[in-house]
Amino acid sequence: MAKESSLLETASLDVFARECINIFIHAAQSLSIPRSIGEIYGLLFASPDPLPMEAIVERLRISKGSASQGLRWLREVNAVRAVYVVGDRRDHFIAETELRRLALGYLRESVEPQLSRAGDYLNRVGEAVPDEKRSEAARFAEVRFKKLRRWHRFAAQILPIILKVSQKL
Amino acid sequence: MAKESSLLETASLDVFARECINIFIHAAQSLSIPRSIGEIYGLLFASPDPLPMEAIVERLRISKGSASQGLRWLREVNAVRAVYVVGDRRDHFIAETELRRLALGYLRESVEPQLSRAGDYLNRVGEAVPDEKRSEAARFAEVRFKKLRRWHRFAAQILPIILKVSQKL
DNA sequence: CGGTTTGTTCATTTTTGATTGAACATCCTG
DNA sequence: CAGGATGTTCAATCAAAAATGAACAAACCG
Repeated sequence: MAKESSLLETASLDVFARECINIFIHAAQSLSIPRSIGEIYGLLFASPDPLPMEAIVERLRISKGSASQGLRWLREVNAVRAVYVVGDRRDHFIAETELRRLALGYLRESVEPQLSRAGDYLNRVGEAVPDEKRSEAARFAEVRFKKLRRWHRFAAQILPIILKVSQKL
Repeated sequence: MAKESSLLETASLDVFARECINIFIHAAQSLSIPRSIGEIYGLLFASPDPLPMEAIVERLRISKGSASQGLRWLREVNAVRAVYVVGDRRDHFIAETELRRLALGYLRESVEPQLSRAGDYLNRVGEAVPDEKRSEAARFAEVRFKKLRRWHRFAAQILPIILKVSQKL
């Protein structure tokens, strides 16, 4: 059980870490990501060295379950990476801070699936447009459907653009 | 009480309307906007003519309260507009379908405030960076703080760009 | 192996957020 | 201005999502 570096540092969080956590709690809220995930990322962002799950649980006072699930999600979107630490078989985590990677992961995991599902729903709308080209209603539906399709295409195109721009950071 | 145009059309929703509502229910979920707001917008989007609140309540089977609050929000972000209909003193609503306006309203009402609050939190982080330029920890905190500031600036700049691009639609 | 450490899963609880509906304003209109 | 129509507010209810923690699995090590 030779893993606690110091009794002092175990429980407490310095001001800088606290303020970073605060930032990412709010950022998470904006993106409607669970608060606990924001906390975890904030802690790792503020930490100069990799932290094992245990440290996260202790410092943030969250449950093992939350930490485990939160870390899993963060790894899935590439916001967090596990690194090897000599003499310790636990996983240790660090925050990924390259904006492009973060954006990429989030888009891939969270928005792309939705966009693709939207495509399916869009087809259903298309099939619901009445055939009779004469009727006022059918004409209107057709116009609206085309508008939806344009929006969808726009959304699909804007993502790569954002990534491109975020590259510069 | 001469406002119901037909008993038939009062209660039911045609396929096209239903599919549009479906689309916007899911779009709302993506943006973490309440489902009922998506429903309302979807209904109006699918409707060739302006609808009074009563029609929305009936067709979507939602409460007056939801409809009222939903419509208020939609008006605040300029996603919906009230138009005058002769011989009826009720407000009648139509969907705004210009993407630029929609995006503008949403950004102004929902993301801009968050971005500005983030600015405040960011300053707190800045004040939490230790002064001692010698210490490893202080140096690290400084680097991270700068990164946060860059991200914030980036977010603030990307919004106008998106609006610019959405103009083309 | 047997015991220990590490991490995950998932049924339950807690928290948060959305929806309802009844009470309350406001505004027409005869 | 009385009476109905229209719309808003808000306390109470309901539903969805997040957090918990105990039970479980896997990996490691002597």
